[in-house]
Amino acid sequence: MGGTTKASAGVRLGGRSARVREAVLRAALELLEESEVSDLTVERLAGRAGVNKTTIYRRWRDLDGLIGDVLLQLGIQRVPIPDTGDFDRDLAELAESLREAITGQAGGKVMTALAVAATRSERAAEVLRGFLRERFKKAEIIVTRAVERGELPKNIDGIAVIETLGAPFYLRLLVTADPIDVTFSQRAAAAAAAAARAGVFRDGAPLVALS
Amino acid sequence: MGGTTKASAGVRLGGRSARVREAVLRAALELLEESEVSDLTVERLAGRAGVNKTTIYRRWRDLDGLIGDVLLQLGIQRVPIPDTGDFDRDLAELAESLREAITGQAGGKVMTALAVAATRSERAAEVLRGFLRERFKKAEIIVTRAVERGELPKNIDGIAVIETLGAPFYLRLLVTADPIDVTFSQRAAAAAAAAARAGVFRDGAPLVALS
Amino acid sequence: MGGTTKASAGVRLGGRSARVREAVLRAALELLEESEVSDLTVERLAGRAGVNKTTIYRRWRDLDGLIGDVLLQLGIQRVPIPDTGDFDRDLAELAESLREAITGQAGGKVMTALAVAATRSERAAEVLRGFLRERFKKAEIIVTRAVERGELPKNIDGIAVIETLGAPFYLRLLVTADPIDVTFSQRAAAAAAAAARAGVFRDGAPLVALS
Amino acid sequence: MGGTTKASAGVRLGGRSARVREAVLRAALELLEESEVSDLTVERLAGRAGVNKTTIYRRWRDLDGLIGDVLLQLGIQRVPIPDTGDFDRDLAELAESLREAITGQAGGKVMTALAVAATRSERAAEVLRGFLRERFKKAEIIVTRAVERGELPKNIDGIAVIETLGAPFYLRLLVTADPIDVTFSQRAAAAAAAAARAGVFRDGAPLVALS
DNA sequence: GAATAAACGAGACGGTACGTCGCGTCTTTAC
DNA sequence: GTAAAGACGCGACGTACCGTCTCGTTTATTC
Repeated sequence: MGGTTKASAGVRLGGRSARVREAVLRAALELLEESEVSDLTVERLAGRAGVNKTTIYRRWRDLDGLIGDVLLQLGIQRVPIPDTGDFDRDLAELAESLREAITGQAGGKVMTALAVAATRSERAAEVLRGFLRERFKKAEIIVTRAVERGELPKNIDGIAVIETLGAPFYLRLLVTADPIDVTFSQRAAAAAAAAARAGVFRDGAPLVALS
Repeated sequence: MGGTTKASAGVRLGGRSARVREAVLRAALELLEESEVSDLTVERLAGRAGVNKTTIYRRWRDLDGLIGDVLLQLGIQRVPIPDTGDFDRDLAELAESLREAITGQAGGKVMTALAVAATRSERAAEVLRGFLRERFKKAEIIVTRAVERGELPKNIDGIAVIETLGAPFYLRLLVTADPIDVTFSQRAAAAAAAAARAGVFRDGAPLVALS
Repeated sequence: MGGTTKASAGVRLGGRSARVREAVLRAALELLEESEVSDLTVERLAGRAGVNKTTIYRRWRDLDGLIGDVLLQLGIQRVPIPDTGDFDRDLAELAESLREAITGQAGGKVMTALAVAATRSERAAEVLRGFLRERFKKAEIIVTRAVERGELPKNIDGIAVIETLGAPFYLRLLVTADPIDVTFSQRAAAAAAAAARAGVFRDGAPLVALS
Repeated sequence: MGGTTKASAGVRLGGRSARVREAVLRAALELLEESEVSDLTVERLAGRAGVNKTTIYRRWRDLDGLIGDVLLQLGIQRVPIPDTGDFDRDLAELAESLREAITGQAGGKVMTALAVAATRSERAAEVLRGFLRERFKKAEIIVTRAVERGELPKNIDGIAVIETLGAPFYLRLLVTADPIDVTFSQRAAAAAAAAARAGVFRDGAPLVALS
């Protein structure tokens, strides 16, 4: 492995820890881009990051925690909540950026990796759920604003709208593997919008009476 | 091993092999019901089924294949495609039976296990996708009939309707872990219905123009 | 590494387990002969034996157990208890074979390795002690016979005689690292003999009164 | 390495350094007294001494060196070479103080720890051997005096006498784990004395002729 | 009903990865 | 500027699970 002996000049730029952290996260992204989700092992990761296995365990108790971090880091850079003044358009743009996030090589893989990890580790599950919850919460404002503009009925469950919009993406990502293209993305947005307009997500919406 | 159950007198249809196969599949279901998805290991499974590890590998090549079989077996018993004469009601009942399938202890776990397996094994992925595809295809007739009855516009993508209905279930199962209760299930059905009625799934439905 | 694919012809000589066991024990001896005691690691050992690390752990719970086995195997081949009819000569020959056992490359190293292991593992300690106890016990007969011949006083603690003879070897092996040559070995034998003759090891031998 | 041996009253040599040194050595003794030899790790030691790990490495390069120092410090306080005017009694008292040193909780453990360390580190081995050599050398005078008094034949190898006396202690400490009590200790002394009197350790003592 | 082929039981093995421990070095921070 | 704090590289540990292999034993089918 030969240590970090690079230090091309006398650079020595402070914060080894930060450097290591960064290197590992970047390596994780690279590995996910290049290979299968199941190929993301701690050992390979360490090798790729030029870091020792133990270091990874010291910093992130386990792989699950690390993947969570990768996701969070990815998430930070991509939270454009549209505000175009038009509900349909807002949803359409939201769907589009979700599509891009999931479609961009790493994006979907990270999500998948975390979903798999959540299967084994409660911590990973918590990170995953927290991430989604926050994302949905943030997007909820799109609905709120539409309500304020009178585009939607009041007492509407904004989170449910966003969930309806997002769900098809995750189905294709995690189960179906069908392509997630713009047409698909826009249809998901349109469906959520139509349902919202139809009042499906109102708090006391009447349901079909089952037997 | 399990009782001899060798069935009525002269039948003789495949003796031991069938018995073993059944024992293993049942054991898999039991294990999934009782414990975490990640606890379903070949060794535990063999122990539970009272069968040797090698036997499992002989029959199913690998664990992924086995899980696929478990799913298929589960699926066989539960494909009630409603035909009530009413589109909304059909979707509502479909959603309800999907809810039951996913909510019943084993159901969701099998799905999850297979989704995880699909991550590692192309074979598992193929089984998973094939299963969903078939299920969706079968349910498509609900839409077809609604179109014939004039409840829905023509040229509608039936599969997409079903996909929209089902997606939220998988989101909650695989990612969010939010409860999948009747209210949720009915809302998913209503949303799909509303979107279908609004013409979102027509073949040439106009999309919002993105920048 | 590549497995035991040797099987030069269709030989297929039964007993893989036995073969593996033998390969590992031999490899352990080789490693001890060639390198330092502290270089005997499970990983290196596995590599040398052409066996997988896991296999070693499966067979011998830990390295300590294995070293014990190595010792026992060595011990089996070297238990010549002399019976020359002469006490001094018996001890002299015993000392000589002890010298050879300890001096032969592997011999001393195995002993040392086990002594070190005994520090960490009660099991190793037990093996080590049991080995010595048995060895001493076996040699005790030399004293018994000498007593019967009238060469030594009665009521003598035979084990103590052997212990006195052996002790200097272990001191040099484990602590002092001084050479263990024939002169040394013979002096140890002579000392034990002299002390025995002087009645030091009689059951009720008078001791010097301290303070 | 070499102890600071500050000694005479007002010297005041080194303030904090000396304190740290002392704290670490004391902590090492405490740890050895309380727990197993293999539990003496640098980290635990640092924690116990209230000192940083790095500090230990700065002062002692490695753990082996430190253990050596602990031994030396222990040794300093316990070197009473008896001079009673009687050979047997001198040996008896020597044996007794050796017994006490080895039996006192820390004593044997330190010795054992160093013996283990000597296995890995040539430095530790050197310290260990040096320690023993010096101790034996110091005790040699007992023999010298006995020769001068005419109690023993001339040309006798004093060191060998002491070695013979000490060896059984180390055998029991490092290998056998049999109890080291006063009876045992006195027998060791008596054996060495008897052998010495018998002329076993004379320079040209005749040996039994081996085939 | 005996012979033969297929499936199974038992269990060791190679292999990959895991997560941990301890040593000794090196950086960063704080005094 | 020096020492404490602590992250890191490194090597090894012992474990879990995967899927393979061999050999001997049942079981089912075939003659």
